[in-house]
Amino acid sequence: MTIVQIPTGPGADANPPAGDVVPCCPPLAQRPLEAEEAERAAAMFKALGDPVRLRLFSAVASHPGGEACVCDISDVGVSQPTVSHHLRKLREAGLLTCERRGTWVYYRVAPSVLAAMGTLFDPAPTAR
Amino acid sequence: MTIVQIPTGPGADANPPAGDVVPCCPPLAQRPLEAEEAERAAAMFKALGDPVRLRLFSAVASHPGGEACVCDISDVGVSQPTVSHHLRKLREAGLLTCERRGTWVYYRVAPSVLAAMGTLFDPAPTAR
DNA sequence: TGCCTGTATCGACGTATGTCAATGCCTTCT
DNA sequence: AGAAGGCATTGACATACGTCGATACAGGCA
Repeated sequence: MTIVQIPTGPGADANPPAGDVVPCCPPLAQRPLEAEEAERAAAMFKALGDPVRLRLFSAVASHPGGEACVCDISDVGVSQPTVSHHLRKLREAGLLTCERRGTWVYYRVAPSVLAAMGTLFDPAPTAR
Repeated sequence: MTIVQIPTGPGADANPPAGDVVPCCPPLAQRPLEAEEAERAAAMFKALGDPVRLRLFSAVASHPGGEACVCDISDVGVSQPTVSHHLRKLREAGLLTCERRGTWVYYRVAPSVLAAMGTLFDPAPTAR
């Protein structure tokens, strides 16, 4: 079971960060985000900021087995190219990874993304 | 200490939802979001999907006392009208509320927004 | 080999978005 | 009352974004 890069031509980064478990940023309420941190985190929020993309992400995240074939989640009311476009955006944002197995391509939530995003909303450190 | 509507002309909704503590949607990984749920949640993610807005939100959320004057958080590298524009977007998304006290306007994170957003990233219900 | 199905890319289109300078409103101070 | 400072609104602009139809590519099957 190997990760297969979807051929996207030179310069198109699929499954990009793929890296460690760093939460990208401290919780939003801990201290004011710096410019670079905000850039990184905003890119992820932006990816979830479209209703169609959010439904696709939710469909993958909630799918039994932790992964979903594109054909399993394409009922979101837009054309097939649009679905593909949105899945690409979610990949480029580091939120999803994909793997081709035979005819089908399976998407899953990138490791620790849920946890990392969740901690961003941790409450302020006990206002004393 | 009363909530004062910033005069924004007719039809401009400041501090809109202001309502209860409903988390807007179930966790993303619990089940696929429906169209309407995705619309609501995506609006909030979209509001946080801009680096400047995210810094403003973080600045307010992390400010001692839970609130911040506009003049306290305006150092984000854009003009004053742009800051005001972004704060309005955050208000309209239901993420911030504002209150005028004398010369200054204070912003704070809308009640239970951090908790509600956080639960969206709760893990899938024990994949068995 | 050739056809069919599933998915990605390309190119084009209308609309939404982020930004600023100019301006207006509200509050306080003189 | 008049002046000054804080913040919101307006209008304009360039750019980014979501969407689609057409098309290309990859893998399985006859």
